[in-house]
Amino acid sequence: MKSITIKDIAKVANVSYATVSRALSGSNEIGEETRERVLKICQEMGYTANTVARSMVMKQTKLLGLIVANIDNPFMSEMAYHIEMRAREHGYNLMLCNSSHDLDLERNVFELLVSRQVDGIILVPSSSESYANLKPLISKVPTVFVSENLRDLPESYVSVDNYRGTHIGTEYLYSQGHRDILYFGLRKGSVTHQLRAEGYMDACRELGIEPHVFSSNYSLSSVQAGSQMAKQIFAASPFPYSAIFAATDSLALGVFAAADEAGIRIPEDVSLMGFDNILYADLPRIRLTTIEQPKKTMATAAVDILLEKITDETSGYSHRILTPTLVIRSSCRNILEKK
Amino acid sequence: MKSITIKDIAKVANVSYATVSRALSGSNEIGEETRERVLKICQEMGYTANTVARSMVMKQTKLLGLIVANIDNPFMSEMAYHIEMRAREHGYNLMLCNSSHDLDLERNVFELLVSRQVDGIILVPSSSESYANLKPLISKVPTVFVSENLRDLPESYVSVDNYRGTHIGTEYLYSQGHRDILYFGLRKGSVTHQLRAEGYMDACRELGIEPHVFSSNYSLSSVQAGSQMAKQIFAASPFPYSAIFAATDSLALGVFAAADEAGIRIPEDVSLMGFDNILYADLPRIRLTTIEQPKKTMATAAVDILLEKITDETSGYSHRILTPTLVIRSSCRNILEKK
DNA sequence: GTGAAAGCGCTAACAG
DNA sequence: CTGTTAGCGCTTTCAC
Repeated sequence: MKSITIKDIAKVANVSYATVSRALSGSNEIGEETRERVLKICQEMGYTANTVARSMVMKQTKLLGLIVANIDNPFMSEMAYHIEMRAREHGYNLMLCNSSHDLDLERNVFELLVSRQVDGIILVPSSSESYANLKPLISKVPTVFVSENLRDLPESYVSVDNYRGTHIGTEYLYSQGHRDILYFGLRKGSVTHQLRAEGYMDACRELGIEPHVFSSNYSLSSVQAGSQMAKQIFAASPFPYSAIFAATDSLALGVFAAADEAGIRIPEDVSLMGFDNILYADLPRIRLTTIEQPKKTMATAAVDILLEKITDETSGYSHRILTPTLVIRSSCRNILEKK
Repeated sequence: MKSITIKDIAKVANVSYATVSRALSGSNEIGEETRERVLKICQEMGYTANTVARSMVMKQTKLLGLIVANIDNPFMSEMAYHIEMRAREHGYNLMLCNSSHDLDLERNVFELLVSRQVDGIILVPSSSESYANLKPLISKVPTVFVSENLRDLPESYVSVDNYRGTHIGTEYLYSQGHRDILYFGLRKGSVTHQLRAEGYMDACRELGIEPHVFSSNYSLSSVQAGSQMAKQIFAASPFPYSAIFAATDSLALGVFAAADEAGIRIPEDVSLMGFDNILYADLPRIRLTTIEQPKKTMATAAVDILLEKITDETSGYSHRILTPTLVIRSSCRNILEKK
C-alpha cells in the first residue's frame, strides 16, 4: 500500500517537486501550462495529498477536537452534528472524544488532543468543574466551552440564557393558571442549573407565588435518575403541585415514567415542562412542552468563535449567550379552563 | 504559543535529542538515571509530544475515521459512543464525519480521511449503494462496514442477522395470536432491508399465514417519514391487520404518531413491533417491543476487525453476523387472551 | 517561472 | 549506553 508522493509526480512530470507543490496549492508563481500538466498527472496517478506532512510544516492541522460527556446523549449528538458540519464548511475536521462524565478522563482526552496538535477544542462540559479541572491546559490551545454557562470566568463560551429560559417557562405555566409549581432538579456546582433555578425563583417572586425546588446530586441528564427522583416526590399523596418544571428534558422523561407508574396523568393531573428540547421531546406520546436551546445556532457560534480565536492571535475571550424559546406541545394543561 | 520540543529538552538535559526520544518511548537502550533525569525535565518544562511528527515517521497516525450518515440519529450515536471508547482503549482516536445520506459527500469525506492518513475507516452506510460508490477508494485504506449487510461482497462488515431478527419477531407475534401482520417499510436497494423482509415472509410461510408488505422509497430512519407512510395504511377502515412489524424503530415511532392521530390504540387495537432497539424505544409511553441489535458488540467487533486488518498486512475480509434478540416491552398485545 | 535546499518534530538505523 | 545522521512528505524562502 505504498502511496505516491509529490516526488513521484515530479519525476514523471520532469519538474522539481517544489513545482508540483506549487501546482497543487494554487500558487501563482507557476506557468499555466506547467500547472495543468502537473495536475493532469496527479489525476492520472491517483495522487492524494498527505495532510499530515502538510500539517507539520504549516504548523496547523485544520483539526478541531470535540469533547463531550457522551455522544449518545441526544443533546450532545445534535450539537455534534451541527458542529461537525460547520467545521467542515471551514475546512476543518473533527476529532471526537467522550469523557464519560469523568473529570480525569476529560483531562486525559484534552491532553491527547493537544498532543495531536488540534488547532482548537470545543468542549461540552457536564459541569462547571471542568473549567478548574482544565485550567492549566486551556492556555495551550484555543478552547471554547459550549452549553455550560461559566458566568464570568475568563474563557470563551456559548450558552443559552438559562435564567431567562426558566423565567419564560414559569410565566407560561402561570398564564395557564398554575400557582403551585415545583422546580425539579437543581444541582449545586453547576452554574447553568443555578441560573435555571434562579430564573424560576425570581419569576415566582414577581408573580407572587411561592417557589419550591427539589434539589439533587444525581445526574441531571439521565431519564433513569429522573424517574428515581420523581418517585420520591410522587410518594406524597395527594400530590401538592399542579405543575412540575423539570431542569432538563431527560429529567422530564423520568417524571413521565414515574407519573405513569404512580397513576398520575400528564397533563390531566399535573402539567410538565422540560428544558433543552432534545429530539426525544417531540416524540409521539411524549410531546413535551419545553424550553428550546437553539442548538444549531449554538454549534455554529461555537465553531465561529473558535476559528476566530485561532486566526486572531490576540488573546481574549467572548461570551455568547443565546435566547431560549418556549416550545408549546401537549404536556401542560390550562387549568383555568374546565376539564 | 510556541510549544517546546524534544530539542529544547535535549539542550537543558545536555544530551542528544535522540536520547530524549528514547527516554520518552520507553526504549531500553538508555541508562536508568538518564531516563529519569530527562523525564523529570520533560515534566518540569511541560513538554507535550507532537503526535503529528511521530505519525510522519512512523507512517501510522493511530487515527480511525468514522463515517456515519447522521450522528444525531440515536442508532448512530450509540454506535459512535462504543466505537470511540473501544478505539481509544487501543490507543486510537476517532475522526468523525457526517455524510448526511449523500453519496457524493460520503465519497468526499472518505477521501478526506484518506488524505489525513487515517489508519482505517469504519463506515456506517445508509444504504447498500455505498459499497459500489466507494469501491475504488476502499483499496487505499482498511475499511469495515457496520450495520449494513453487504451479503457476499468482498469487504469486511459486521451486521446483525437481519433475517433472523424479523423471523423471531414474526414468530413472537404469531405466538401472541396474530395472524394478520403487516410488514411496514421495505426499501429496495438495501440488502439489510431485503433480508428483514425475507425473514418476515419466510416466517409467515412456515407459520401458514399470509405475508403483507408495505414498500416505500422513503427514508427508513426518520419518524417523520414513518408517520407519513403510516397515515396511508391507516386510511383503510377498518384497519385489516392486528399487528404491524415496522422495519425500524424510527418507523415504528412514526406509526405510533399516526395511530394516535387516527384514534387507533396501541397495543389495544393493533400491536406494534420495531427493529433496532434504539434508546428511544425504552422511553415511557413508548415502551416499544422490538428486535435488539447488539450495538456495543457490533461496535467492538468493528473496531477489532479493523485493527486486525491494519495489523495483518494480509489482505482478505471477514463478515461478522451477530444474533439479534427479542426485547419485549408493551407495544404488543396477546390477542388470544380476553381483552 | 522553476529548481535547490532548509526544515517542521520526531524515530531509527548506524557508529562509537 | 549515547550521539550523529538520515529521512517521513511537504511548504517556502532564496537563487537563478
